[in-house]
Amino acid sequence: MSFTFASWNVNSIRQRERHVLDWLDRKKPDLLCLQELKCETALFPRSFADAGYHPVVVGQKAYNGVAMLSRDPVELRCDKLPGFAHDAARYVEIGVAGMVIGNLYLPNGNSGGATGFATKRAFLDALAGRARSLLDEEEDFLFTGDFNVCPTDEDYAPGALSPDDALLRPESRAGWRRLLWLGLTDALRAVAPSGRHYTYYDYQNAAFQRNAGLRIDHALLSPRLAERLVSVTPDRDERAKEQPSDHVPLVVTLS
DNA sequence: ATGCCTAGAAAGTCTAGA
Repeated sequence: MSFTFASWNVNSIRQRERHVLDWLDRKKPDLLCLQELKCETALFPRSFADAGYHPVVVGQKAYNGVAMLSRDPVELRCDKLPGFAHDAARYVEIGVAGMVIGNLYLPNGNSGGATGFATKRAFLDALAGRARSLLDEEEDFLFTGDFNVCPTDEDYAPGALSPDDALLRPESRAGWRRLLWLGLTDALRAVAPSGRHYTYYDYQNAAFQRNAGLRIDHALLSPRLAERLVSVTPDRDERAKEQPSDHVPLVVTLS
């Protein structure tokens, strides 16, 4: 039996409610992982439950916020990232279909000066710790979401970011590589070792029309799940819609 | 020239996003 999940930073779930409902109706994934809800838990739209999805929502006012929408009932495991002290709705972890799935919204790291960037590094550190714990427990697990890291120079369009952007900084990339070195597989690069496969296009300067994108939304698979990987596709079409999110869904199918 | 969008909070235009 196959399992299809997607990660989608929706940049306000209330602004994007219709887009997400339509997308679910067309794609029918087993699980959709949402980031940047920009709303409190109590204000999360009811329509997704009405459409047959079990919602798990970790919201907050104005910023951040993550949610999971699952076809099957799920077990909530964590509503924050263990080892990450900051009080922000940036992580939710569930158990479903024999897997542990962590849905994350990593701090961007460009705002707040040195403190803001330190928060990004702290999240990456805690995520590596979480990976080690799940490996020790011999869980089949995956992390997916908006990592706010371009892993290599091939993962952003030339000129789309300044060279010292927090998405590119050596510390950000080192945090990403550490997850790979723990044995996790970058799902997109496992099926497409090279080439442009962006998941984000800035609203400004016609970035989408110029294909001036970034690859910052990812799925990292534990070893046994990597063996089940079938396909990974950024759903570019979604960015061409009226009033879209600046991110597109990243769709992953496991056998 | 971190600015040319977009969203939220809130009633000014900030902050944050990336």
